[in-house]
Amino acid sequence: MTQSVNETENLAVFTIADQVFKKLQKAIVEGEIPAGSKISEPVLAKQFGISRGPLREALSHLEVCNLIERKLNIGARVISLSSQHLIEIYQIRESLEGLAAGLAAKNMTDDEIDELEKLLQQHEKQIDEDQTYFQKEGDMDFHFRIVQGSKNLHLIDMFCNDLYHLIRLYRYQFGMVSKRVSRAYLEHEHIVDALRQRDGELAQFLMTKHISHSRQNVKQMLDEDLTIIK
Amino acid sequence: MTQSVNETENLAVFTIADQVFKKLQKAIVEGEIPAGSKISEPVLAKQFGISRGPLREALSHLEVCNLIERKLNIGARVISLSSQHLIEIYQIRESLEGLAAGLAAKNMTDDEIDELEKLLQQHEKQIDEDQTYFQKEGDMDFHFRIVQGSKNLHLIDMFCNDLYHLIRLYRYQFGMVSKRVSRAYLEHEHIVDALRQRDGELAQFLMTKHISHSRQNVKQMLDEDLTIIK
DNA sequence: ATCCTATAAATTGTCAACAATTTTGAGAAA
DNA sequence: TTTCTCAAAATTGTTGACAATTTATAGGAT
Repeated sequence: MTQSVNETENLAVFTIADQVFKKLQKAIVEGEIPAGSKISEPVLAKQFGISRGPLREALSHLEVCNLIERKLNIGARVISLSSQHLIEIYQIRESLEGLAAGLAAKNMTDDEIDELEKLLQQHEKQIDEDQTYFQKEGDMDFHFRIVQGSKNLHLIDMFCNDLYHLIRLYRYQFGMVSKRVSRAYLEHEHIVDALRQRDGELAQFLMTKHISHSRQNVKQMLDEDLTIIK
Repeated sequence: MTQSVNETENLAVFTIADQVFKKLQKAIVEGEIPAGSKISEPVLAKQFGISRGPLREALSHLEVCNLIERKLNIGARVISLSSQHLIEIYQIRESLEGLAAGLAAKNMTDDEIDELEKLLQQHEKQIDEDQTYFQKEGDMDFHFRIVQGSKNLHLIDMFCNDLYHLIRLYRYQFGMVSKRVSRAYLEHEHIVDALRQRDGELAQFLMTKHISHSRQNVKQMLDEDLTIIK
């Protein structure tokens, strides 16, 4: 989908630090580098075939994005998301994505809403075929598009650089498969309806509620897991 | 107010990159390095008496915080906040600080609320003496404390690392002196009352409204300025 | 005089080596 | 055996130099 302009000439359009940042971000989010594990600069530098300079810039960026924690003279570790932290993120999502939905009702184009509806129809099919798809990427696609639809660049930036990856990280880490797939799907439909009607207040309310339900669901599952351990 | 543990031994507790980041952050926010101006790595490195390695880490951090913009092989410039961007930030504040106030009603200690009230009383005095104080730092102090009172660490992090400094930057850049000092003060009082009553919904509502008023005020002033120019 | 070109200077991106701190591990004392 | 000490190894923080790209400048063509 993303067009690559120069395919023959491998003209560098990104700094090494940027490229490595993205690779590490993906590796951490998808659990390839396990949570809590130590990050060794010499090892990684050798692995990527680069020097430690750009690598450290990438690590610095990852730190700001809350994907790793660094201590002076000791080094970096991949974060391990606590259930407390997860709840905090969901609270923020309720607020921020509620705002996004409200703005999207005003600012999304009709075409964008059409696209969103198509996405939902795809999800509907995939739910029948494979119950797990919804959680994995489809759900986030939906939320992603609405945030983009808000047209609030700073909001989009906050979501894309921080929250989005943390949520994905959590999903990979906890490997959850929610039982509320069909209900969530319905909620998504209602949100799109509100967008169609250009009813910002309703869209905001529904989105906030929707994420609140997710949060309660997550909390319940976390609590169950904890009681099992005990 | 902040206690320095080791005063005799100047033990390094921060990396050079961190120290320089903070200095540059302050310099940019307070307009010492003007908006839109180019940032020269050799010049800054010489100025701080450091090499370009840590400096680049600091710049990388500033970029993530939206205080500078970097282009590959070209360099970094201090951002110049557009009125559009400012409105976007205010929208986010309404949402996020509303959430913060709601949480603070539950999570702030009685002592913290007392402190907040003392702060307000100080402001009341200073409004009489010096009408401008309120805008400068006092107002942000108030908002800062409520965000802290939410006890949502991720929310606090988002506010402190990003929004807080952008708001301060705007105030320095636009050098605004609002006419709604006394009204804002009243609104602050009402918010504290809601916190006292532990009424989260009310606190959230009042805070959202409060910032919405600020936004409208800001928008109006920006529009006036623009028409003058035209 | 204006515009283009080519060379020089300066700036950014990257690297490899050095300094400082932490971690490891072997040997001695209890 | 356990614990402590101290030197060796490894890791992080920092630096100065090199490579690649951009910007500035001087000279010539129109």
